[in-house]
Amino acid sequence: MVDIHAYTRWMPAGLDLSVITRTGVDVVASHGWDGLSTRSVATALGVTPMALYRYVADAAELRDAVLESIVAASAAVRSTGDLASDLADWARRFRRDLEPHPGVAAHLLIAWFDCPAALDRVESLLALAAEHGIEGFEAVARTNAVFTYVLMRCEAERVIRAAGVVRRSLRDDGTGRPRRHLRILASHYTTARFDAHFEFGLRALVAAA
Amino acid sequence: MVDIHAYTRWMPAGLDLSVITRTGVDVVASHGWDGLSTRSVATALGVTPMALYRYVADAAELRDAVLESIVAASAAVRSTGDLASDLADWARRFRRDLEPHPGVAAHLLIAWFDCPAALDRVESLLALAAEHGIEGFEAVARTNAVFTYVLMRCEAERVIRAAGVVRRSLRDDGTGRPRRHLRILASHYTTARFDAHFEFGLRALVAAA
DNA sequence: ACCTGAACACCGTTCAAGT
DNA sequence: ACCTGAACACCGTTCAAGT
Repeated sequence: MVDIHAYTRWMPAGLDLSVITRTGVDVVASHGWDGLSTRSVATALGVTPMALYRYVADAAELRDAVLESIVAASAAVRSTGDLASDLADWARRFRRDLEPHPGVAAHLLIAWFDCPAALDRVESLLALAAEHGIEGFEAVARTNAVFTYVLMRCEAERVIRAAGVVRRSLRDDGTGRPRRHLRILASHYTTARFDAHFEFGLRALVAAA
Repeated sequence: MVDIHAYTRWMPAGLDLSVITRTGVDVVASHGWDGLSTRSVATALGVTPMALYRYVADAAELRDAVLESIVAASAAVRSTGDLASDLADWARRFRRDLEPHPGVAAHLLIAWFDCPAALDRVESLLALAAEHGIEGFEAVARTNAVFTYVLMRCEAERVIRAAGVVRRSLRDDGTGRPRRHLRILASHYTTARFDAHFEFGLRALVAAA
């Protein structure tokens, strides 16, 4: 018996949360965090925007899932017994993993406390500090400094890359104010030698911690 | 001689950059940073969105002008000779001044290096550190810790206020992971006792600096 | 010189309908 | 059960037109 309806029966597109999330990650990789939307993901999947609403409650939930996926795939904290080098090692790998996903660092800066995978990394950094007798708010302040350093560098580097020009404002923004102390920072945000400057700041940071 | 044309002559709306910027600041105060747009400002002014384009190049320039205006009106750094108390004093006043403008702290977190008024405050903090013999990247790291602490607290407090609920994720987000080190932080982001927790973290931070 | 209006390409989302 | 389509309220912006 041939089921005649089998030929005419409507076929589902085969969506599910993991497919949607993976597509979202791809969209971020190619169009940046701000390019992530219900419509852009739907287009990439070849479906109507509304098709996604069966798997995610709204655009915010879609973004959360994509963010979680990207951060979960990023570097985990490793412990070798040397605090400074462990922190620096993680920071380098974390930066490298965020780089292919422009804009994610900036978003993480204001949303890390809502991202489980980010909390895992902060927790691991705190555990690392605890191994060396650093506890309480001092540990929070120190690990947070490393964590936000990576995020801010990533975002600053993205902005500079996108603008294609040296940041004018850190040097002289036309206000006439010299800001001589900021010159230290300026060289670290205004040139294309990203890796060297990242290293310089990182070392100063983990040496203090 | 009565100029007959005076009665029929078309009247300009009397726009200029400062009026637009002030209106933009009001819009942010009442609808938050994300509520700021060319259309929302134009509506508040009773003009067409396109009327603004004679005074600002695009939406980004409008946002920059509004941000600059808000930060320029915020607390300036004061020096009394006591580094820890000067840092804490500025942090408290800065937080108080950002609070009426929801979302500005979060945006500042990723855009402070493009905001002259923010750079002025960072420069002043660096100068403060220099007065006490703290120079170079160590000064940058320490003052940045205080600066970003205020911004992150403001944003976290805004999110909690907006959600109207205790942040679930810092405690237990359903992943089953205990994250015992993060419990320290949790109490600082999950209750409504904003002022007390802000003080606790701030003191730990400036004591280290 | 200064502002309007229509139009276009986006965005999220609701609701009714289709298979 | 799963997806589409039309519709609505937003967003930025271009371009031509009005006074």
